[in-house]
Amino acid sequence: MAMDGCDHEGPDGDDAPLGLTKNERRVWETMVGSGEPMKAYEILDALKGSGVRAPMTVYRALDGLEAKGLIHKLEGKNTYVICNHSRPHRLQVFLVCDECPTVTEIDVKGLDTLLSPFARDAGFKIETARLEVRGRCEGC
Amino acid sequence: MAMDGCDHEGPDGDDAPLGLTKNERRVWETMVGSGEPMKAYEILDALKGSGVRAPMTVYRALDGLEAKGLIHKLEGKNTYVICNHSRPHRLQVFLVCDECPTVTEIDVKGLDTLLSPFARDAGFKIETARLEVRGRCEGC
DNA sequence: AATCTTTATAACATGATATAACATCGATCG
DNA sequence: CGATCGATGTTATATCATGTTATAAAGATT
Repeated sequence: MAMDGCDHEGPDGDDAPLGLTKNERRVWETMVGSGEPMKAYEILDALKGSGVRAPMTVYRALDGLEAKGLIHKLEGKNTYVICNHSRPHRLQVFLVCDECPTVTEIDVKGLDTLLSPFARDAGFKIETARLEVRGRCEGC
Repeated sequence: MAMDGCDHEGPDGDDAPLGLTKNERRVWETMVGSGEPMKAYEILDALKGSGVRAPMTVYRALDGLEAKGLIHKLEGKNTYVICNHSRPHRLQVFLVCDECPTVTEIDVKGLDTLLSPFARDAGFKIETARLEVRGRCEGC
């Protein structure tokens, strides 16, 4: 319950969220416009025309967006994706296609419940979790 | 260091990154495809078509895979074998401490079963999956 | 022993990803 | 005012994976 904020109301509209800094908004809009997971340096390239010149600018914005729960990082591919859920959640599940750039975030009900006892047995206190599933998506 | 049992304790103290690099993945898939122990230069030959040209590339990937507990070297024959690939696909679960470098791999029974229907509903065919749980380990 | 083949590393260069360190700017508040 | 704070800009560098060339080390063969 605490870990499960996956409402799945679909893409919550494309209007930029409030409370973003200038650079966060630029990065967020770039990512939304792309529609696919993006690498930090791809975002940087896309923003070169808007006067963004340094990696730092992008990474800081990505940090901010992630802290606000608006994006997630996919460690497996070093890419960043828009989070299409309506409020921050600590448990994320991604279906990552090996054949194409498609990444789908899904809600796996019961994952928290399944996981908790194993973590407890190991004396581990869960803060967040991210499950990256790799394989082939529907279209591939 | 354990000789030949599949201990599967996560990398301890040595902070090997989780997940596979591109070359590790290529080597891993070659070995899975073969189904038999392979020699380094056999793997190299098999990957010549994918643009792998140098022994170093293979040996580095083998080192990485071994550090992650995914393969073992058979010293007697200078061959490398997949470790613990009994399941059709592999689900790894890591408990990653945010306070210290400790990473523990655990076995979450039922994860596969829980996950499969969700993937099937999305038309997704699972190959591998990796769950990174972040939080505080027992000692922290 | 000398040589050849197979197995494995050393050493260096490049590219991709990410951060450190410090300077600047603008707003807000006492 | 000036002090402080968050955001931004700027430069330099760290880190990780890979590519590339050459060579070391170990066994087998002659």
